[in-house]
Amino acid sequence: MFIYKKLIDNMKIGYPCINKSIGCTSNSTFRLKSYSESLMIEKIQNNLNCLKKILEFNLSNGILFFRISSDIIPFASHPICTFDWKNYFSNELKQIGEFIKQNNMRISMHPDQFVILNAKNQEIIDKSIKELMYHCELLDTMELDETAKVQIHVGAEYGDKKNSIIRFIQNYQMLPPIIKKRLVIENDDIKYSLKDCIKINLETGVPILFDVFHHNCLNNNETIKEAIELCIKTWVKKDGLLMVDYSQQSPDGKKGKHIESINQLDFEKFLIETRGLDFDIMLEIKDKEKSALQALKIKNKINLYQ
DNA sequence: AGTTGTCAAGCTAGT
DNA sequence: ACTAGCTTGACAACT
Repeated sequence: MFIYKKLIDNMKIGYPCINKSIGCTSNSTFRLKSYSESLMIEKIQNNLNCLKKILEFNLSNGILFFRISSDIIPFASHPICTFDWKNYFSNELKQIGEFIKQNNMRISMHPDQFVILNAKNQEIIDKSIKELMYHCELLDTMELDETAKVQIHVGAEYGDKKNSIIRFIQNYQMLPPIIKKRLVIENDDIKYSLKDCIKINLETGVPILFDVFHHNCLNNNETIKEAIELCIKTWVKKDGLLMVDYSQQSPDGKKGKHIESINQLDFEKFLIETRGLDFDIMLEIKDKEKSALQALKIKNKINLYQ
């Protein structure tokens, strides 16, 4: 019993990108047409100020896991951006990183669907690598260790999963170390299941971030517990704990649509089912920190009564 | 001030 | 061949 308590207490719970209660956004951007260096500076400054506020809010509420928005540096990987944001904001980024480390917080990032490492078109691969470089350089400039991860999906299928997986593996192997040390892949809900991700892991060693909701949509009959056990094996010590994305089906939406607010009973069941396994949870639920706070309460309740 | 069309990027399924 | 949806907010142009 003591061991269970210790393990579940290690668990960090968080939410992605947006805080709905403090009245600022850390993903303010602009139209490409209105690009200028001064606008760039203004937006980044605004985004970093807000990120600090969000992290402070999180800390005072016990939320120790957060996904930083890819928009925090707008157009960072676009050819139009020649602005040296790393250098210009290095002190500020370092400071935020220091705050994160001092308070034992965890960070992830999630570039969007345009990052296709297994694309057939070399230009798309090149752009994808640029985008990954931006994410990794941001985390490096913040001086965060390798437990801060950048998660992507395996990518496209082009009606030929076997060769698309082979292309992923080949392209992964050519990535620079700065990306490799942070990149993790996530099982998706339509194409690449956990089983597919494991195939890739065996060839590359890339850790697998487990998405509970996606697994419920697409799986090979592994239970959630079995699946998490499999994923944990793909993370080594320097990677930190397994990251798990958690969401639930929206009752009024199409299959795959995320729920508006957490179903507390289902979440409690999930925690009990996986009790004893060590991981951090990112709640991909639309009301953001509100559900994260509820999840935290449920976690604490389970700790109390076990 | 409020409303609404549109936004860097790609793939996929559906028309 | 073409477009909406992904997932969604928020910019920016228009009333």
